[in-house]
Amino acid sequence: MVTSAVLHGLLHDPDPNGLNEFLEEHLRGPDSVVQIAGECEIIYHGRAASVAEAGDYIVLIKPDGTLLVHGHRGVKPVNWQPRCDELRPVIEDGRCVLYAERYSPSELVRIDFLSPIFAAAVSLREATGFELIGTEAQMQEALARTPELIEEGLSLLDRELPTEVGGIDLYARDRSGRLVVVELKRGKAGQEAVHQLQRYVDRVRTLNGGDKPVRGILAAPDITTPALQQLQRQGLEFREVKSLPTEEEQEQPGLFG
Amino acid sequence: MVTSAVLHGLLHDPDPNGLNEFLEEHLRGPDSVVQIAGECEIIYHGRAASVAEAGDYIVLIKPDGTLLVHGHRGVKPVNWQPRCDELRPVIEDGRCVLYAERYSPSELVRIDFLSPIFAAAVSLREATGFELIGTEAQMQEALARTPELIEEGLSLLDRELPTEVGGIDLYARDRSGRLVVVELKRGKAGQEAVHQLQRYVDRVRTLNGGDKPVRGILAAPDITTPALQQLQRQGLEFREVKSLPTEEEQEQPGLFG
DNA sequence: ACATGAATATTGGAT
DNA sequence: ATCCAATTTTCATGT
Repeated sequence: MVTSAVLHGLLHDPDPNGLNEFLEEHLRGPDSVVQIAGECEIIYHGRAASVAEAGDYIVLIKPDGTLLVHGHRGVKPVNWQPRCDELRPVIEDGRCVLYAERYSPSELVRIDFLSPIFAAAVSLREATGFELIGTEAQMQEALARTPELIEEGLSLLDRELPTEVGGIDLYARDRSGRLVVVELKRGKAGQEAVHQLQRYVDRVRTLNGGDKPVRGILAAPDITTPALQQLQRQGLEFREVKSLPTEEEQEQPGLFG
Repeated sequence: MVTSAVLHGLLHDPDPNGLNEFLEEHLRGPDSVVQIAGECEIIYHGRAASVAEAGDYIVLIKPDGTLLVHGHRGVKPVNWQPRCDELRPVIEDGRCVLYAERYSPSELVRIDFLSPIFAAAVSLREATGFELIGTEAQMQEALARTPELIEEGLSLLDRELPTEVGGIDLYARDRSGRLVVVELKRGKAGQEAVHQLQRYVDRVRTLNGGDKPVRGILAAPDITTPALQQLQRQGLEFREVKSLPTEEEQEQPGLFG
């Protein structure tokens, strides 16, 4: 079997010039991810500004120009730069310093490698075949196929119906002929979801002259207590929806064969 | 000078047993960040579910149990697990497999190391001294100190005033005695900001009997075109606010010395 | 533990 | 390019 990823270079306790040359060689390689670990100082200036004083970090630079600086804890990097336009390693005051610049929006990250202990360059082939299951889009598909999961007798009028205040997830008519606006959340719904639903309901009422009844239903697996209270105060409804059938489970047999 | 970070271990083209032992030794070390690069298959099951088919990834595991799987592009990891409770490296079918489990919410990531090319363990001391400048909280402080930056004659009544529909960033009275609700955004304001403001204004009008005039001001460095149009349709105002004075610049001299 | 809201949010999709 | 809404959002904060 062919080995996929390849280790292109590895430096141990590099000196500033060695690290500088290493970066010059491997940054922006077509598939090379570069990592540097050690003590750094990081400054960011752009949409906001930040300074991370000297500390130990792991720096990752991807072939698309993404820069990540990770500390010892947490999912979020301490500093980062999405797809930067320029990566300039230079020697300053006898140390290797990396400038990562982005033009729009204008952002700059400066990493001062105070004492790097190790650097590596690995080529990673582009990975394929990622699939995420359980998104709101899939939930919407399932409920659009089977609106009775929300309420018996519900008939779908539209999906992602655009209004001036945003897109209505599901737009339907109930058994009594009343218009129904459905807002979906794949996780626990909070106040924001209630506000979003209220916005859509108001808009639909206005569009229909304001005299016809319009129902608003928030469909989610769960809802926070304050959100439910507010929902009820505003005359809106909550519908618990969980464990929806996947497309495969609903699919007619023989569709593709 | 004392070197800070330390390289605790490094494996090159490890075999399954070697990688397994390496992980057993270094995972959950008090400060050790472990990295593995190579071809993997990743399965996630928890809040959602996902499958990343065989591909080249870099896996990072931090001492707090954070797991990150990075592909060749993008800031966001392909898969991750925030602070997991259990990290179990095992041998399955002659390969090293890592299970990363979290109890609440119940989540599991399974990484099958198909062909690892390199593994490293680095101890990173906890970093200190990170400061972020230009947050909405700081913007709010600056405007609370100097409401005239929004409008001459504006006097502050409250900050973060809680209502049933959320907290009002700044609550004030204008020169003519009218109540003013101010909503802040540190970035470009969109429709959501307009709706948020409208909700607060409606709420304040209701609380005051509905007969008194209540102004609504959206203060942000920028606003999207549709948001501005809707703002104006609803009789609300936009106030461009950028480059606020920092606390230091406003501070009385001698406060601390 | 739960709820809320900001974030250098990022990302993908639509217009 | 701009705008909008979802996200396994993460994260800090307040209750």
